[in-house]
Amino acid sequence: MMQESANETISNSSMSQNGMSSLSSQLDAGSRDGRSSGETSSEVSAVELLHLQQQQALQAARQLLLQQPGSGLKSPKNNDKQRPLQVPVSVAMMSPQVITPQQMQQILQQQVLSPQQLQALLQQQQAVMLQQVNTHKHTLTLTYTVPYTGAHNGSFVIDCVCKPVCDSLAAGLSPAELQQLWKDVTGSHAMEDNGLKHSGLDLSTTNNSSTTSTSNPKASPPITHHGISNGQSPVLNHRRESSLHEETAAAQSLYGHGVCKWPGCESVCDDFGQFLKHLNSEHALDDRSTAQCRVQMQVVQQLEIQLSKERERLQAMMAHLHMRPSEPKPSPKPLNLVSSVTMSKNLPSVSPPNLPQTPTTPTAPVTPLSQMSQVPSVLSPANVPSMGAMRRRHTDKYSMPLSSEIAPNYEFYKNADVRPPFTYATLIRQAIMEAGDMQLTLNEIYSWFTRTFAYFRRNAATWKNAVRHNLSLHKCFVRVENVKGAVWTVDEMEYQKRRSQKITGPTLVKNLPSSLGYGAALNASLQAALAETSLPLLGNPGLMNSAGSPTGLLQGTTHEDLNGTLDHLDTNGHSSPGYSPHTQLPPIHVKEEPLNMDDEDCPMSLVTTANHSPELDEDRELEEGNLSEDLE
DNA sequence: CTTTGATTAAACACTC
DNA sequence: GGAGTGTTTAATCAAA
Repeated sequence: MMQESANETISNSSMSQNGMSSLSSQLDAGSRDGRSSGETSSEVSAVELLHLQQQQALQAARQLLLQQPGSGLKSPKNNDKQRPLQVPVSVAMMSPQVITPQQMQQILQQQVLSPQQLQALLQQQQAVMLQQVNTHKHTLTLTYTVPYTGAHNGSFVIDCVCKPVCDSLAAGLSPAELQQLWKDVTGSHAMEDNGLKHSGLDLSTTNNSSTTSTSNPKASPPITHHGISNGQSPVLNHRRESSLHEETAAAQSLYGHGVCKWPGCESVCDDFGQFLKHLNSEHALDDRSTAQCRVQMQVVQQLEIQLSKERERLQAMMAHLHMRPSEPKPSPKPLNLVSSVTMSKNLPSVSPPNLPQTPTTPTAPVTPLSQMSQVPSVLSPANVPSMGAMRRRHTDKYSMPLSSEIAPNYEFYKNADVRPPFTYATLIRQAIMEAGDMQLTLNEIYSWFTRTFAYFRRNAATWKNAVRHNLSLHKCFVRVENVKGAVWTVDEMEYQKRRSQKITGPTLVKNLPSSLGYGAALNASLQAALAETSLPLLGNPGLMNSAGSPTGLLQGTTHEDLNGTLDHLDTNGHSSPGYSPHTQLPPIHVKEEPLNMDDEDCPMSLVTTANHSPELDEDRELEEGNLSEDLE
């Protein structure tokens, strides 16, 4: 009661300007309050671990203050006993260097503030500390040495110490620095082992340690602080309980390349058995290990936080990039498509899931291919300013299975006036492969194009010329005189050769980046999954393209691409036993549409892809069937 | 900056 | 002679 009132007053005063003494006093009062109120209640749920840790840090700060000359403070209750023990360490940590007067004030304020506010303040404080640590390693060492201090209530402050360290790590210490840190920690522990031991670092149950600890044998009811430590300890406890378990499991992750991966260890162990021995002897459950474990926990926590931040950043970046295209250049021309409408249907369902953050709306133009190559399907051709050179690039580059690309989007391409992200050669091959007898007349090829892609229902002169050009240009297309006349077939060997050349390591690698695009990523994973499932089937020649079955098309493509990647194929061109699903990464297709199409389709492509991608071959087949039917 | 590949445009030849 | 088919060359663009 009194404390509370005192706190408020204090806080105010402290804020105003008083020196340390006032601060310290305030802290003191506050500390108690804080602890009793906040801590007591907190049974340290996993969720609150962070909170607790931060609070611990705060505690340390308080202690520091208390220790200060003027801080005779009044911690009426436990001060006497506990203080003595704790001091050394905490002091090091909280030394003036670390905590600035301002921070002190903040701390003071915190006491008055809500838990959230307190946290924020703590974080700030920690940040400062981290900086200090980074700049001055010795500080860290010292910090660590502080392993525990008897808090007012006698709880250990190890956490406080660890946290800063961890934070600093997270803050960006290099691996080497990290190691150094660990060493420091270890070393310090070793040095102070004596002192520490009494306290019993056992994190798992702070109680034990605290109890044991000279510091405050009688820590009464588990104070929040204790709770805090306890909260973290669960892990440790668990450890004890299932030590065997963990040992085995942990052993695996802690052992690699003949070296012990325990933080700061790196001991060489010839075999696993030796490692286990080492683990049990050197990293048994003791103060040091527990402390290290805590540190590691915090490191992980920090990294997770960092990860989430980076994720957010990425999302923001993606969102921004996606939006950008639209802003700068409004799509010049409207597409003419019938399909746009159709596509719109698709969008809704798919887009959301696939493109989480991307604001891309159906209308939103896609990014310029060149830049966004990574953001595959998401983009719509519409934005693409002009030509398709890029598209081919992507296509080939990524060499994704046409099937996987097209198949899922059959409906889309059929209806949308969107240029397919495939080269003419790829499309021609697809057309031929799709044919039951693997051969088509030029006119049939034309028909396939128009039937399969809305885009090729226009500018016939242009694309037909291109088709002819490609047929003649590429060796993989063989003209065969037929009774009816001439038909075109595909020389898989040649085709694969050509592909294999382009498609290689780089391609795969590139694909990865593409995954950055969320939509793409999703797509990729989905397709990958798909590939895995469907590949086996594709691998089976019989299934492959049995005459003209819709599946044939897809499979054919897919497999071709795969082959391309792998290189080895039969003359049949069909499945090479060895292609691995990995090889065929999801295509990222970004397509840019030539001037012609500008309409609204863009988003659609994504959508479609998204929708379908998840689906399986069946879907594709259906779609294919639809395509042919519809178009014809 | 150079090379490579895809696309487009166009010219030309051949056949029906 | 016109249309379709096939070949070839050149220019452009983007990516590597």
